[in-house]
Amino acid sequence: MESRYNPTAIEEKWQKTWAEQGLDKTPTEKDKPKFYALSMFPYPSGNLHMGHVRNYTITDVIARVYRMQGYRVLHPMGWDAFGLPAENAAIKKGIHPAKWTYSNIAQMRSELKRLGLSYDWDCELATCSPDYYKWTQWIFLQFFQAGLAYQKEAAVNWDPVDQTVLANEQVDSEGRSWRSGAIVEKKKLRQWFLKITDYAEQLLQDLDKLPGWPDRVKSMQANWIGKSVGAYLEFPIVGMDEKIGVFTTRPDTVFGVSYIVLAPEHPLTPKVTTSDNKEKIETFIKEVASQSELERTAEDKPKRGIPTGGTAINPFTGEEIPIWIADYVLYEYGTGAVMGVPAHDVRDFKFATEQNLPIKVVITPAESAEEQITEAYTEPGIMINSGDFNGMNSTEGKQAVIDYAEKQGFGKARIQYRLRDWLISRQRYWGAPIPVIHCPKCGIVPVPESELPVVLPENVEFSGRGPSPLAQLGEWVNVPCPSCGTAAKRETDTMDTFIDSSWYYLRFTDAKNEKQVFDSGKTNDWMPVDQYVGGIEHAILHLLYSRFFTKVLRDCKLLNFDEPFNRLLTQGMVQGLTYTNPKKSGNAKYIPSALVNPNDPKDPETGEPLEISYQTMSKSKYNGVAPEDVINKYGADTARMFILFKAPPEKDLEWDDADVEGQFRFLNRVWSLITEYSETTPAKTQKGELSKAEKDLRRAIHTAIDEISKDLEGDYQLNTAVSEMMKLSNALKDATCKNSAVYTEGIETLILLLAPFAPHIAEELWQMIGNQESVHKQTWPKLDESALEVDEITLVIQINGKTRGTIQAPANLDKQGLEKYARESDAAKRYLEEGKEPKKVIVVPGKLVNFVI
RNA sequence: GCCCUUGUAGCCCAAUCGGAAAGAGGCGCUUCGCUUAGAACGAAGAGGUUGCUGGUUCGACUCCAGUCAGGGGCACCA
Repeated sequence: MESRYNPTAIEEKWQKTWAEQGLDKTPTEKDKPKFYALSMFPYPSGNLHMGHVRNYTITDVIARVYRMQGYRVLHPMGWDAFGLPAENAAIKKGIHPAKWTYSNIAQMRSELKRLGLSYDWDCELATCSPDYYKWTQWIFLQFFQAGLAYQKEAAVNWDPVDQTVLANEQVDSEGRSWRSGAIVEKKKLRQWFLKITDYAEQLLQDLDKLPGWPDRVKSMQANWIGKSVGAYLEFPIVGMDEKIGVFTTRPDTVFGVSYIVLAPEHPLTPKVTTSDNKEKIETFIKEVASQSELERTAEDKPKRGIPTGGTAINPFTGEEIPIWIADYVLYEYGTGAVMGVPAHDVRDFKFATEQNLPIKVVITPAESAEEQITEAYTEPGIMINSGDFNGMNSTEGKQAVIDYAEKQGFGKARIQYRLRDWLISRQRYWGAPIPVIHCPKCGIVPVPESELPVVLPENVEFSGRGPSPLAQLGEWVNVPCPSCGTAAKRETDTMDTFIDSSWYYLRFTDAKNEKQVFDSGKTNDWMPVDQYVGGIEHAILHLLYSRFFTKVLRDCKLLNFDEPFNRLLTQGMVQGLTYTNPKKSGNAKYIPSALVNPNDPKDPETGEPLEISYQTMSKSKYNGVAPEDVINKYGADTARMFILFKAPPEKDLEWDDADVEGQFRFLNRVWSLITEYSETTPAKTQKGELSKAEKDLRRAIHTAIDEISKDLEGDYQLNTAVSEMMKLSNALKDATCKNSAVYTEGIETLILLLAPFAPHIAEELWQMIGNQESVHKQTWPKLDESALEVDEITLVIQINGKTRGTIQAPANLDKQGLEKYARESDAAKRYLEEGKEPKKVIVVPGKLVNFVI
């Protein structure tokens, strides 16, 4: 008998045994309800970090609990294996991206296995493998055939560091690349796009079908989609046949338009410009073009604009109004032109005041009707100076104006989204080639399905300069057109890696299928993912793209559901103790903890005092803790328990060695509790009535079952679940009936409850108390409601809501009985004057009786 | 500016439908036991204006309004 808890030995032993037994294989029989538990798959960067450990441990607990609760569980793992770091490694170190990637995968796979995660490794996939990207390309062709993939020339985000273009979602609000952190540049290039905007409304509406998603994520997506409801109105240009179309959310203010503003890049700009303004306008356009997006949209910047000399007509009033151009009007949004209503729009007011343009009030608050205003009035009100619409409530006026415009043929209702189409082409090597051929005669020709995959050539030079390595490979690029045989060229751009990850969760349901992208029967059976777990950083990116893919593939009749992820848990970051020297700047301010005395933190170089904080673990901050080190010292079970216990899953978690130690101590206490038990011979069956001690212990056992089961429903309060186990463990230790069958029930229950959280020690202890079959094949402990019952309750006696005493009362009394009982208490008698009835009596069964006097 | 989210003991975190005089669990701290001593282990204990103000209620950590502070998203988006 092993007397001391030795995690390394038992973890290795059980991992080996479980693998041999195929314990974690996905069940094939359909007689149980399904449960699909999924973690966001990692990029194989080299080593596992604590963020991964947290993510995968949470999902693993959920998967294991559902197995014990009688579900057939799919719990797969794979690799988001295309991407720039592999290519950068090739440039720097001369290692081929494939070699670098697969060796990282091998390393990380072995680290995952040491954590005791219950994956079915038979479903493993890597997006960089031709077996997988064949189908990525196939899906691209479905999009292409549905008219959802197209090429266009556009001003796109160019990352000067990674030497490739980026999608809008991949640039943050400061204008930086999500990956390289470089400020992106605008470049005009011909690129591939996916028409995500066709699905904008569905992507927005269907957020309501996701009650199991955090509000935060849903609101971020809704913000990103950015729906606004309004009108499209056309203003004829004086002396020309053309019209200027504008989008407005305030058609009710159209009588207050005193000018029109075009974006400088607007194609009508040169046309409306009069000859005497030509030079000034051209200079202005150049100035604006030289500014970065960031400069141009900076807040508190004066609005710059100049008149073109052109004039338009307000079709509602017949008035002639000047046409201007200004830098605050963005060509990419709406129609690239706005109507200026200074009286009722903050920006227009500022612009008109600065440029001395007329301000005409057309909406007024119900009470006062001032025509002189000092700031824009943007609230609803009563329409004035608006012809036939005068006196109308402006909210109703919106529709009335739209109806009128539609009847007259110069406008209509319109919904505008902020969301833009998804730019998916990348000028890099390590991605799935876009499977099309450019033929001088036929144009863009898709690669026939039978020729998929378009395989990445292997003998490639990585210089890091110039065009994509693929574009330099003549023998690969030059091919005959599949349609007419003319000499043609392959597309040399590869796909955004977010395409790879937009459908991997579907492939897991049929990962080895060589004939199809997946068997819809299998996929529709397992999908949607019941619980998805991953980082908040994908709130928009991956999660929005995946929702889009699901809807498109549903419309291709491959899927029969609308949303891919039923419930979403976004786990918090893992933060490490960080020492910073406030006198230093940049990365130099971070001081490695190995060089710091924790009791007196000083800069080892300068002796300056250091600041202590918790920040997300990263190499550059020297605040990381390697999972390997923790496992070597305490074992995977302790690492798992600590991570689950220290904070609720969605909150940030501060890594603290002392708390890790605390979890190790807890597992040690459980260990000694159960080794002691295993050396005794307690009663197997209960004889006769339970004693008070037995009843109390049994209540503790079933309270733990009840609480932990509730903690695992829906919102996964794994931290409190762990604390309930500690309570049960404490109750068992203090129990005075250790040779009773109830004690045996308690020991068994504790091991079963612990099994999903700390799978190795639970298995070891389960076998130690004489079981043969794996603890992970047992069913989840069943709650016996009757065990929670008590004979007597403590009843609180309140007077006017204040506690004035407590009494013991039989548990089975109804409201009237409780009140009667309470009236006879000393506390009540003291306060209730004889013969005087209280105004009101409130009885909360099981809790209190409150007399209001 | 708009939206989401969080404020409870020195620290991390609990607290069911609104129900005791706020406490499950862990860390840390204090005292005691064990020990040559320490660690480990065991036992006991201290610690609070639930960010603030007001409201609803018999009763508010919990609901409402406002406000302050932290975290996050969107933003000259017409």
